[in-house]
Amino acid sequence: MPGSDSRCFVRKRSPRGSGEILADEILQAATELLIEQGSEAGVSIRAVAGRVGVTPPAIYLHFADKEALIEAVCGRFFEQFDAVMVAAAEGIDDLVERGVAQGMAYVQFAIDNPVVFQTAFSHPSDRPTQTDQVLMASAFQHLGETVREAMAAGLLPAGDVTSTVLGLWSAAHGVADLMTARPGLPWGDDLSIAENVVRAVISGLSQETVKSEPQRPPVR
Amino acid sequence: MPGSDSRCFVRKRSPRGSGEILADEILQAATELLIEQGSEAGVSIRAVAGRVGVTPPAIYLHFADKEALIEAVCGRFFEQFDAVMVAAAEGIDDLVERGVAQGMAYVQFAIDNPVVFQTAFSHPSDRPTQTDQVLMASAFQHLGETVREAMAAGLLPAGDVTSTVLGLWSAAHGVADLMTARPGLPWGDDLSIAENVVRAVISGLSQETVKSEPQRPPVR
DNA sequence: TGTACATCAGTGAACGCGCGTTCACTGATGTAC
DNA sequence: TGTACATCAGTGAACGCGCGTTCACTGATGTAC
Repeated sequence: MPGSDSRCFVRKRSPRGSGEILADEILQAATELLIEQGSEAGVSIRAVAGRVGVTPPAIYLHFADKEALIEAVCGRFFEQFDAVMVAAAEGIDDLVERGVAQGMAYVQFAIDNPVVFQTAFSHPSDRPTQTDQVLMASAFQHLGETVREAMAAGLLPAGDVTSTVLGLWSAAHGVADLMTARPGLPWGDDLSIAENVVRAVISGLSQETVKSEPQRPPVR
Repeated sequence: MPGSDSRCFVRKRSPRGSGEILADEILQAATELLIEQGSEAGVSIRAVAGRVGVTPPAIYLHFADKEALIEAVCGRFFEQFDAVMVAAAEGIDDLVERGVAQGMAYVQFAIDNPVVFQTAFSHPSDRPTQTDQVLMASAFQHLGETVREAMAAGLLPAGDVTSTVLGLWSAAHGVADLMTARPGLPWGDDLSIAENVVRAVISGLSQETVKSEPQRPPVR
């Protein structure tokens, strides 16, 4: 009796070496479910399996446990996030405009994927947290290049690159997070507030010297 | 046999009119549990009751359901948050410094209460969301006064107060959220990055005119 | 001052549920001879 | 070309658990007479 089966459809068995196809489908199903349910709490192994058309134990052939599955969803999100940031910077020579473009891409991507954005950043990642820091570092690095170039060109005062990157990132992140967590606030129809903030922090930082950081070690 | 009782201790029965005392204790226990467990998922009615020294059904004498309890925890957090922001502004005449102080108080309070901060902002608040918007509006209003005064004094260009407040708020929120969600990033030992961002956005906004917002309705 | 009674804060036991995960298994696929 | 067999992706049934919530109840407290 097919009515007692929670699967949306019955999946044909995969041929031998094609385990990754199902892994991808599981990841996709989990992501969709996360978006539909609005939070991690609504994503169960059973529901994911049902959506893929497979029984729950089959999930464990591809992911160690539920935690690993959710982490993989977040990992894939961060990969896409990084790709979008890289693409946003491409072909923009003006360093200020490049920075603005990267910041706005950050905000736009968050708005396009609010639930996954919130989940990915909320997820504390109890395990040795490679996903976390490694993928952070990649987004980090692309902003870092822009900052380094801007310092070299004298557009930003020479100083600690890391601190400056964190500052720019924080500003873009703040708009992205608040807009996605509290969409009911009066943000207006466009991203003009976001752009104001991003431009303001870039222009403000360009006039500040970075304080209380080792700007340059004393010559020995 | 007291060993089979999950309560930490046995509470004496309250006298007639003193329902609010227990309500307060429940709220406090739920908050502590939230902090210890690290997320809303670790807060169960049973655990809260056990910590207060009461049986689970007693919780329902004071809160309609679990959702209402969590919402009350968040509500109390926002109240405290607001009070801290107000206190931070007190006695500072210089408007820029007052804005900086408010922004830094925001960041500091988040760092002091990372779990509740994250929970309160993540919580979508399915219900008609009074807690949400009303308490937002109060924090909003206090930053708003500073902005209005700054515009009147010519420190900020005249423009839409709401947009400017959202911009400042976003900047402080970004540092607060990223620092609490990703404490492993190289933030350094102090709040200098946070202060740089807050100062940068204030100084940056003071040189921007707010775009694409009705700056002032045409005189009729 | 003493007694009967209404109130209502809190109890004890139970409900049904959906969850993550396990384990012995099945049966189509691909391979070796 | 045909047959026996090893592989392994996926199944079916079940596990134990903790959860939110309910309901009839108890018994100390305060009040009316």
